[in-house]
Amino acid sequence: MGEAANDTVRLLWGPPAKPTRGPKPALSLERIAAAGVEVADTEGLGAVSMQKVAGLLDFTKMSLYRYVPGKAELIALMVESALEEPPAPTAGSHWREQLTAWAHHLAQCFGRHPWLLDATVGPRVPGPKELAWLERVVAALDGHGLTGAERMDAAVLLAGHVRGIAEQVRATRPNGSPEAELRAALGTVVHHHADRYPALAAAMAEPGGHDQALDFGLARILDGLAALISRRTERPQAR
Amino acid sequence: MGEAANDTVRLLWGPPAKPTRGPKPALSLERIAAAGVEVADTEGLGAVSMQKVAGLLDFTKMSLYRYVPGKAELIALMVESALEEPPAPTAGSHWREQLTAWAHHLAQCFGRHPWLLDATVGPRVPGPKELAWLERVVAALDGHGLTGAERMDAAVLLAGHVRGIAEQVRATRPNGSPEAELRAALGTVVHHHADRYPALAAAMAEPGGHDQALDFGLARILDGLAALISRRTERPQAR
DNA sequence: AATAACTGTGTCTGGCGGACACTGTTCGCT
DNA sequence: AGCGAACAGTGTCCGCCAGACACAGTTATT
Repeated sequence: MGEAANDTVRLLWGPPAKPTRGPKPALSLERIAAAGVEVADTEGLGAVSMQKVAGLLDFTKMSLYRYVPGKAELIALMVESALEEPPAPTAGSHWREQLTAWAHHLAQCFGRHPWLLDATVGPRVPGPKELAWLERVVAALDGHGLTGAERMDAAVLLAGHVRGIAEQVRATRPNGSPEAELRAALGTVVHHHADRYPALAAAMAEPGGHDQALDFGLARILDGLAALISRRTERPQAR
Repeated sequence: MGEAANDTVRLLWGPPAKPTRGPKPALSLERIAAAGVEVADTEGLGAVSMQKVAGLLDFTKMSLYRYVPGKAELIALMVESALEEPPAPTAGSHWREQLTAWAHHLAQCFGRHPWLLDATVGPRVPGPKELAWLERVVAALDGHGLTGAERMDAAVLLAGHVRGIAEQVRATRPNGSPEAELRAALGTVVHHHADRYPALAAAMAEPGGHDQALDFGLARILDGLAALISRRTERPQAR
């Protein structure tokens, strides 16, 4: 497994290609990753298998192993392929606007590729794009009196929030699909056990959809960050 | 799959047992779930298979299917088995203390069973204990001028943060294991591409470990919630 | 032209989730 | 008391999966 990390690093960060002797490769990492993304988009990450991806490209499963050391690396490539570039910082905009745009774009990305939620659990090597997203948050918070660790922590905080919301959205998404049953089942269960979950039952009984969960949490986080920043900039060395 | 949701609801919420005719069952859902938890704790969620769990109990894999409709339901049971009861609210304590304790306990839980992070992705039916955790947050925020949807959103926000931190902790945990390589690889990669990720490189170059990521994010979130609450209680109807 | 490196394929193994038929056990009913 | 239904555990089977390996065809270097 220690070698696998190096393989992944080489795939994600290494040179794009190397001219060699034998016959020219008929495939490319990009095409393979795109095929994997297509499978995952339509049938979910669980449906991504070597043979299915290979079949989509009219190749045998084993040919993929000439390009990719294993399935984990294939999924890492898929993540990098599906991730968009983080939004460029609008010149001179406030950090708050930058982070708001960042969060919305990331949420959109998760919405387009729900399987990203499954693919980005567990220890893994981040790719260039994934790191670029992180970079944007840290950069937006530069020069406001936060330490490096604090800037990183803020990034993790924001990313975690967007992730959590994306998962909630996915679990309750389409109205005609089985996921709707889960939501209905949850409602009836809570209502049926209202004695054990009084606060929950009360909260769910109130009208008003929670379509603003992303913005609600985002506003709280940014308020909290603003409070810290203003504390730091008022008394710069009062740590 | 629509039936699977009902099966899971029945397993998690239904009556504990029902006396029937045939021979007495030699197993129980509790024992099966505990065996599954043991496998997942020691070898990870990926190592949980029907035969492995059955083997741990000295049974055949097929006997498990007499108790559990499928693997998904087994994992749902494992989650409910591994989750501890949420901390009881200390009488008269501030909501902020309650939520702080809640977050720390949940983080501890994730630390004890890292596979919970893998097992709780994707749409699923929450069990009684999982719902109890949610209930605690909503209850702690009761009576402070927040709407029901806002209380739920706050719960999702907190849970997402703890989750995100738990994932980061797991990815960087033991120093002698392959995960440490990932962290080292990340460091060298960022350092090697410092031109593309200047803010990241600068932040990582600063001293100071980020062992307080949980508390940092928690403090920001609670500050943000406090600001909202004070706004609401000052002018109760100023929505 | 010869050789070495490389690509794509076919075959094989071990493990997985799960369907199904089967034997043996135990309880409720007559 | 005994019969039959319902149930527990097992063995066998299928399809799918990731991946190891040997092999044939192709191409650039020598």
